[in-house]
Amino acid sequence: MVVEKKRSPVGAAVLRDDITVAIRGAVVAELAEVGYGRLSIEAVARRAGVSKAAVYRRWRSKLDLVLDLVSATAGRNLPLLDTGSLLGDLELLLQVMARALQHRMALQIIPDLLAEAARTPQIAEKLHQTLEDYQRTIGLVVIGRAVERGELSAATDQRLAVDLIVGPIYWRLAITRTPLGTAEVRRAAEMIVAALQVAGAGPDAPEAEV
Amino acid sequence: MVVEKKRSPVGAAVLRDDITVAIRGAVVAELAEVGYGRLSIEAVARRAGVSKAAVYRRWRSKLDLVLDLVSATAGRNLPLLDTGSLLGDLELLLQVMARALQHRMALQIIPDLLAEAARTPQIAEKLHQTLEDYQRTIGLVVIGRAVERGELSAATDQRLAVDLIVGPIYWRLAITRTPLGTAEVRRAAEMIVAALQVAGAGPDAPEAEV
DNA sequence: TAACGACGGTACGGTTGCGTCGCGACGCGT
DNA sequence: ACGCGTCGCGACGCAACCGTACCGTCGTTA
Repeated sequence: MVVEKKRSPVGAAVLRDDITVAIRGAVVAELAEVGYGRLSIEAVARRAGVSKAAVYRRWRSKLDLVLDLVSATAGRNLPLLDTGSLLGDLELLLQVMARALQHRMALQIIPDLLAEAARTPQIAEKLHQTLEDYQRTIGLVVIGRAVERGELSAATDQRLAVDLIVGPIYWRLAITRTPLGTAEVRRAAEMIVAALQVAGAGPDAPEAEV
Repeated sequence: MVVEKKRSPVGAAVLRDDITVAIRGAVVAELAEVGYGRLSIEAVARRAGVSKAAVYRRWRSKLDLVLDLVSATAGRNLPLLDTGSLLGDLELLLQVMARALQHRMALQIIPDLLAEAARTPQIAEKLHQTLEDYQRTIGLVVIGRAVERGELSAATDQRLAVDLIVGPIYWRLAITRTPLGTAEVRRAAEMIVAALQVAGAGPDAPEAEV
């Protein structure tokens, strides 16, 4: 018993998927090429081979466009396989991250949006939430699993731990843009394990801001 | 960088320093507010209370303007005091970095320029060179000193070591923008020391790219 | 005191993007 | 066969910047 009001759902004149897809692709390309700051609807439409009106029919502004894109992309989570040891899990995670961060598009767009987040609250919120999810996943799965195995103290500061894991590889690949070999990833994993093992002290007294 | 021609040094009509300073300040402010992508000479001149012509008399383009600014700012090096131990040096370094990265301007401008570097070779080169100097300094002074003390193996991979030191704090403050307490900095320093100590293995066989 | 050159101000024509509108055409359900 | 809403296309007025040019003014130095 479908009670929907077919009152005025349209017939054959519906937003065409192929055009929507083309626009999304064009946004990604433009974002990589000129950045969010210089992104223009005109250029997006031009690149997608589409009229401006077609874009405005779907999204009200370039902010909407980008937020939507981030939402769609952010959904893809890393499969965190259980290798049986903290070192193994960590090395795998770093390898996956390294692979993702070597992609040209990612390397252009991610830092750009992160920088833009500093002045556009909506972007900041969306990215922050995505990052938070990502980091919590790492914390719970990788660290949590290691705690269950007895490899790490239960008092491990997850936030700090995640910083230690994610920070170096992001810095290396996205900031300094220096190539990273597999052997180096392995050694980095070993070093991080050592770091995590001395973190058992856990958070103590209330802290002063720096 | 204001060029001075000595041959026929002009009379009283010389580029005024106060105006140069005003423009520089305006560039920083604009850079923080709208980013490099949206930076316009018009806005800079407006903000500095100066005519566009005054800007063009000193710099040919906004790229020149920014490159000059980066050169001027990058000169300021961190004073790396010798505290007598790797842990002490590291904690001090992290505290100084944390302080620098908490400044609002830095937090807006640095990620923005780093992102822009991905598409503007001149900016990339200048920043890369600055970063390289900075990292080499950390490597030589902090790590080198610890090696002399016998705290670290001489085979320590300096590049990886620096990634481990700088990455986490940059990630935490500039990317996730989460506050960082002094006690956390201390614990992070301890963790990093542990990581560096297991890095003695040094670089081994030739590596495949990820 | 005369010359020089940067000063602020102002204006120029040209380019780019904005967001909206109307046109005729198209194709698909009713 | 009809009507719907999308399609591409083109045009609109408006705004921001671009880079350059020309003013009359001003302070210094030769």
